[in-house]
Amino acid sequence: MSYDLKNIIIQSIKEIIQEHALTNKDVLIEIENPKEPQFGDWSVNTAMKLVKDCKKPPLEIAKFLNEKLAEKLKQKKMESKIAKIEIKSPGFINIFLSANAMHDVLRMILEQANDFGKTNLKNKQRILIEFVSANPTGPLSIAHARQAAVGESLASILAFRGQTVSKEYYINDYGNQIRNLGLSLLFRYQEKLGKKDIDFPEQGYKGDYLIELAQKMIDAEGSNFLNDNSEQTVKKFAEFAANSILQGIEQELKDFGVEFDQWFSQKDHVTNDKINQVLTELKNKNLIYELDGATWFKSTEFGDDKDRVVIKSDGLFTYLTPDIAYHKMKFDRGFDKLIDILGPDHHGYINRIKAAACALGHNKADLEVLIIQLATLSRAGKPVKMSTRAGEYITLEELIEEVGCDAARFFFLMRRCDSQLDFDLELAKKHSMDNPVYYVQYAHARICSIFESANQFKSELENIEINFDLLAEQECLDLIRRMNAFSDVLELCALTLDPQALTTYLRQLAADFHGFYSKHRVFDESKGELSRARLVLIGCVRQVIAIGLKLLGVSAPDKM
RNA sequence: GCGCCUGUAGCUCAAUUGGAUAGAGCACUUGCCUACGGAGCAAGUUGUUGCAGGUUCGACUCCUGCCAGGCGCACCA
Repeated sequence: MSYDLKNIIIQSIKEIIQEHALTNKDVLIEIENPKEPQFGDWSVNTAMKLVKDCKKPPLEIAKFLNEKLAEKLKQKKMESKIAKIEIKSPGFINIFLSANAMHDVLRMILEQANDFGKTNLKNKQRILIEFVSANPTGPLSIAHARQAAVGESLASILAFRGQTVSKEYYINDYGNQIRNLGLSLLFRYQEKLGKKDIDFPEQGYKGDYLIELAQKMIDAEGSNFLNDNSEQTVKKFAEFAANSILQGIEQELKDFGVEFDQWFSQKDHVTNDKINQVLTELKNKNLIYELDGATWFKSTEFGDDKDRVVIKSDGLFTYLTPDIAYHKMKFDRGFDKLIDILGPDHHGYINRIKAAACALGHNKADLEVLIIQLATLSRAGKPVKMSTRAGEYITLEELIEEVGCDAARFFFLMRRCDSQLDFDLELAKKHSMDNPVYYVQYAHARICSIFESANQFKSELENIEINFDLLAEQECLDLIRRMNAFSDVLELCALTLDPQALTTYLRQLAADFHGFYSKHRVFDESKGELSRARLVLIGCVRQVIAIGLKLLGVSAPDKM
């Protein structure tokens, strides 16, 4: 059993418009889920959109569409799926699904199980989503944690919605900041060995983690480098520090449930050859010029507000230059679409990197840059401040330890990405109803628990035929309607590139379930047929919650 | 000064990307435990959607101008 009634309706309306030449424009046919139940299960606003082209009042158009739609649905043998269609001012066509169609939702969930809500696209896009990509100069911050939560969940959702998705961490292991890291570690090393009259490097990293690493260096190398400040030694220390820190980052992310398909090292892959190639390509397109001893890229030709330096007057590349080469390599590796997830301190960077993508012959939309706004931590009403350089922060590791992985993942996804997020550590730790994570997980656990009780009658129950007609109460219909909207919610997430709508949805679904639960007893040995039907219903709810939580990267526990 | 993001109930936030009467949770008031998990449910109160215009059948949503907050404006990365 599988059909897409919504699509059939959209197609039918398209046909009607074409057959009766209502407009020559390409009108987008939308089917919405009205908030008010009195407006039906689905609502079509096409009549209002056709007012200008038809030069008739919207109500009249709606009536016409409605008549023709009824004929179409009959032709397509779908009339049994519709209970009634109403026309409402100013021109809405409100569709009420029949009980039969509602039951089909449950049948579909039973049949598709873990694949409910999944789509199989014929023309899959190959998407590369790059996120976190924190410099290996220190542990991950809360900002990275949010980027990780969003990136991982978004990748899951896009893959579930039929795209081919690859997750990548770009390791910025080359350049000045890595040298500073080496200098910092060398300082800590010499300091620890008791060397006096040395100054902490100007741009150095102050975190305690380098003091720990210095000890490891002493354990491994003794005091060999006590008086050795050569570039070679700095490099050695830098590599050691970067590798150790990167290992730590990888572990932290793993503990957070975030894993990458590729760890792409700048040092290893974005070679000078690659960078020079891309500069030559830009030069051949006449997009490179010299000024004041530096080499510039004409990014203004593609919407940037000023041109950008790609080779400084000292002969070194700017940060942008290898990044342009990196983005070219991503496209060359066969990806149709790139998604970069960055922190808010990078929004000034979007235009220039997009300009570069355009300059290399790609569409502006082929590179999507998402800015994830900061999450500010608060504990007992007091904000917790963070700064990497000053070395005082709460790391991702500490966050996981304090509130747990599930709460952290869910909280980071509760707000829209472009909105700042207030992360209340106390709330996230609470095991109570005002903690949304527990609220949703509790619904899942509660359903599991009911099945546990019903288990002893399993064989008897399974012999009873499912009578969907018994699921006629308002609370049942609300649940079914909600589950029927699951696919739309995922579509919205994929469209907005933001999992937030899914967190909101799951909270609503959980609320619908808790409401149903307290009003209707699910399992009762004396009412076999009713128990059977209700168990099927809540089984479906459990299924949808499980899929949703999985896409968010949050566990769906059987017991809590 | 320029650019990006934000501004919705006392607080934290929704609102299916332009839909119908702007909704949840917290807080406050009141009920509900001899039934499958009370980590729960039900009911009540809460609004000039920052302000002022504009676009249209319809605006929290889009456009313009203000106001407030955050972030960014390098030959740093």
